[in-house]
Amino acid sequence: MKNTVEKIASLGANQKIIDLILPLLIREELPKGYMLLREGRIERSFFFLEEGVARAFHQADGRDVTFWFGAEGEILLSLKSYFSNVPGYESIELLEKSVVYKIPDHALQNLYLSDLDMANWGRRFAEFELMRADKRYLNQQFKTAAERYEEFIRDYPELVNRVQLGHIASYLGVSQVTLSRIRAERR
Amino acid sequence: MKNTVEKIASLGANQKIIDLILPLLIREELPKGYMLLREGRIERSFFFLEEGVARAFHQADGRDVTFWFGAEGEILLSLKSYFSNVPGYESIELLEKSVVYKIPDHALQNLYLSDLDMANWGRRFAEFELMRADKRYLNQQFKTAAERYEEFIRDYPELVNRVQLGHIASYLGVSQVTLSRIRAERR
DNA sequence: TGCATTTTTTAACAAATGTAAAATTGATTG
DNA sequence: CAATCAATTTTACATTTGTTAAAAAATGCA
Repeated sequence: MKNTVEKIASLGANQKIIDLILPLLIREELPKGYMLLREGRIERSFFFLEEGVARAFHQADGRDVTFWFGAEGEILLSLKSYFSNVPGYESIELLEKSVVYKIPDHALQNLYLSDLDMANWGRRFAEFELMRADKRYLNQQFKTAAERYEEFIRDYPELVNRVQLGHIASYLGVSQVTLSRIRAERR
Repeated sequence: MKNTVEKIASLGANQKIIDLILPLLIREELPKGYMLLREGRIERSFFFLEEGVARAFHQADGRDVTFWFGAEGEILLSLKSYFSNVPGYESIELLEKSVVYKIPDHALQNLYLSDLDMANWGRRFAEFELMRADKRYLNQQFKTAAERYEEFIRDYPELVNRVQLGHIASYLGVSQVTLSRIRAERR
């Protein structure tokens, strides 16, 4: 469970925190295409993606827009569900055969409310994701689709060949046709 | 300081937390156009906007894109600076004569590291902003500019007439000309 | 290996949005 | 109140991107 432990540690955890979290984890091996979380439900679980690739997406009027990718070491959850106990807006799909470590229900929440270091760990997790969400938004506003594609390749080099084009296109906010045109330009 | 206290309380604070935060606050009255935070600097202050309106924006190649608005009761800070101690990417400008309450340096951080309730308060703040950032991003991807404008009017009814059009346009991710066209359609 | 299915690319056209510049409206002040 | 400045709207045109459909390439499986 190397990736999971590294992720926990990267959010500023000491050994004590790792020892608090590890006993909560339940290992699950899941197939490609598995829907880990579904939008519209209250999803109370929290996952570490130990191996595999996942995308978070949202559906409306027939369209399906990916707005988040995670590879090994990422944390997967339904933000609104987990933070506010209301139905979430995102589904999370595993794009490869994956191994996850699950923390069921709100076991973490209980730790947050009783342990200072855990509360600060949870704070840092939310802060990091917030910076990431903000950066993604600014990219969307400032950069052309071609530039965003270049940055995607830089930020997620492993994913370019593991994820199908339509998902990357919707993540970048363009149609698949446009992304194909961008790739053609590069050659 | 009604708006500030309400904001603190809305993030799940009890009276103890309010009593911890209030003594840190320094009141400042600032003129329209004042730059509260500047991108590229390490900005270690944290503000409550008691009265007035502010926008966060980022500049690059001559363009200036607003990506956040705050009215009375909002918290203003440079995310990356505050969370990670590196130069931030956002500037915050006051769009009206404003009153803010400032917490200098990292006084809050110290509380986070020593008080469980404060750490959870900080966690909830980041979590709420994260949900908000995520929603903003999904709006950008899913809705037409006209729909985003309708939603803006619903979410920030007070701001429509207090903020100039160019800022709203850039917040919505369209040119000012396009926003003018959208407004013409509505009549 | 070869067939079927899925994914990606290309083409043609339509629609939406940006840019630049002019016209209009509104606000401020001497 | 007129004059000036700032903000918003409108116009004309160019460019980008989306949509739909077909072709090509890649993948999976019998």
